[in-house]
Amino acid sequence: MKSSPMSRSTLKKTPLRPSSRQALVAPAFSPLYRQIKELMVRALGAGEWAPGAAIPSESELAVRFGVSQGTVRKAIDEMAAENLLVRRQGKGTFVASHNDPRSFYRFLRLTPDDGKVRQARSEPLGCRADEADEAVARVLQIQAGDAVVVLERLLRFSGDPVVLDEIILPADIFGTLTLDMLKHSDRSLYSVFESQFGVRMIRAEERLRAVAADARASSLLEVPEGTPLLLVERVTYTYGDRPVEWRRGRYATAQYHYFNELG
Amino acid sequence: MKSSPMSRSTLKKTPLRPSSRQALVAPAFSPLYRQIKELMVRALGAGEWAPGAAIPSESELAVRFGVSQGTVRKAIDEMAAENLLVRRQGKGTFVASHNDPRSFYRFLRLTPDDGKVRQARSEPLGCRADEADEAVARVLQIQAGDAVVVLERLLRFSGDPVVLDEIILPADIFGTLTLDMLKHSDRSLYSVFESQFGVRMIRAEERLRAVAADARASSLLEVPEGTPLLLVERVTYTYGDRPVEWRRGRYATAQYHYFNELG
DNA sequence: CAGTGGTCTAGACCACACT
DNA sequence: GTGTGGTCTAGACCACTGA
Repeated sequence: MKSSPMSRSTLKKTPLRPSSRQALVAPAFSPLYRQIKELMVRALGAGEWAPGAAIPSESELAVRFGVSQGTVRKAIDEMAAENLLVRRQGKGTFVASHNDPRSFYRFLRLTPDDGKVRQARSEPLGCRADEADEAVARVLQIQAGDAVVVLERLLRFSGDPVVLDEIILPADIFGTLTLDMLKHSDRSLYSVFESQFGVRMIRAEERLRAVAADARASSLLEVPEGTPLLLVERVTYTYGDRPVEWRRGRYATAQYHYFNELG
Repeated sequence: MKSSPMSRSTLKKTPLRPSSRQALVAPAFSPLYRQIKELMVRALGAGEWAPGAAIPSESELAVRFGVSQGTVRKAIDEMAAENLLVRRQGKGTFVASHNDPRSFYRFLRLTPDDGKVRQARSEPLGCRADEADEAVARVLQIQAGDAVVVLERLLRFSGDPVVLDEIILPADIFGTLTLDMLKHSDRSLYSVFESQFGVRMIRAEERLRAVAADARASSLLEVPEGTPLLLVERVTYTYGDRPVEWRRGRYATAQYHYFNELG
């Protein structure tokens, strides 16, 4: 069959086309590959394909969605660009996972000034139940007063304390989190979250400022009180842009810096 | 002509294929579209297409390079993703430019806490000739002792001083820069650099730390001495990954923050 | 209207990984 | 060898812009 107008209407899904023109101010025309992408993201969110596992091959998906392989490919291209999937030539396409050593500290932008790689070690300090205040509720899109879990931890690079994190998590997902689950794990937090709670962190937003070290930060990071610290507030999102973590980190930047590339 | 082995050898450029297999440890196989991209980047660097101007249409380029339109498209796709080009449906593909109001402060990540947009105004303070010390020379890939231009400027948001920048530029490009060229310009620095010196800033790397305000920063940013400030060191690159600017900015982050998205 | 980029398809072949 | 993703082509049609 040559490409013809018919091929469009023989699609199993008959995806919405902008034929009903000028619907609204924002008609939100969506090309086929983007609709396929949405279906696949939904499948990911629903857990149809587990983190680390291979998804079906491009040709299988093409059959399943009733489109050509090229269209599936474009959908996967975008998802790979967003770090939702990882392509491996000759092997297949895999669901990205924080269990993959290559992305253990994917969101950590702190780098030693001398560039030498160092072993990162997470030292959990405390884990308590609390209620969300106004600010937390707004960020996590829950109600003020809702139960949350507050986790404190220290991140060390080859022994030196460098990052003090306060991590706030909604209890409806992370309510059963305990210090013990983190104490003897040499994996990253997100790796544990993914395995134990089935929540995959997809993307994050960080807001940075400079602040003075308070008493607690000063003692834990082993710097004089008042030392300028980098305050990094992070909101982390899972599938469907749902915020599932609010993190406030204090970075000691005497021998480390926050690295960022601007494109 | 159906796609056949012949179509490969009828290419005008007969681009290098990895047929001579296993050349070295890093054979650096380069697909056609990437070779096309390299040719186009070189054309951009050589000034064949000026910033803001339209490049030839995809089909013209396909003829010129002796490849299919789809291959040119893939090359342009990558360049658009790197902000080298801007596609505009129905109009053409254009060379990205800092003169475009949409990218006036493309590399400035500072955002007001309340989210309200503010008018940014650059106030040049000084401009002097100097010699590169060891550190500057290393970053700008020039020789220690080479001539540089040092520019100081204050960035205000609706009147409030927020960023104090010290900007170091190689004199072989920017030797003729004067305060007057900046004094009465309401455009961004990079916009001036592009128009006056023909240097387009492509990408940048930033390294952030927290430091205490020294006397000068304190007086210009109108904060007490010792106030924690965000120190942002930026190296900016033009075509061919050539570093052409080293900038050291001190950001007052009482009502503003540095925003970063992690993908 | 013609010209541009944007989408979609179908098919061929290449590179890579496993068995 | 078989199956996967990766590249390249050719052609059709859609959507947008501006004359």
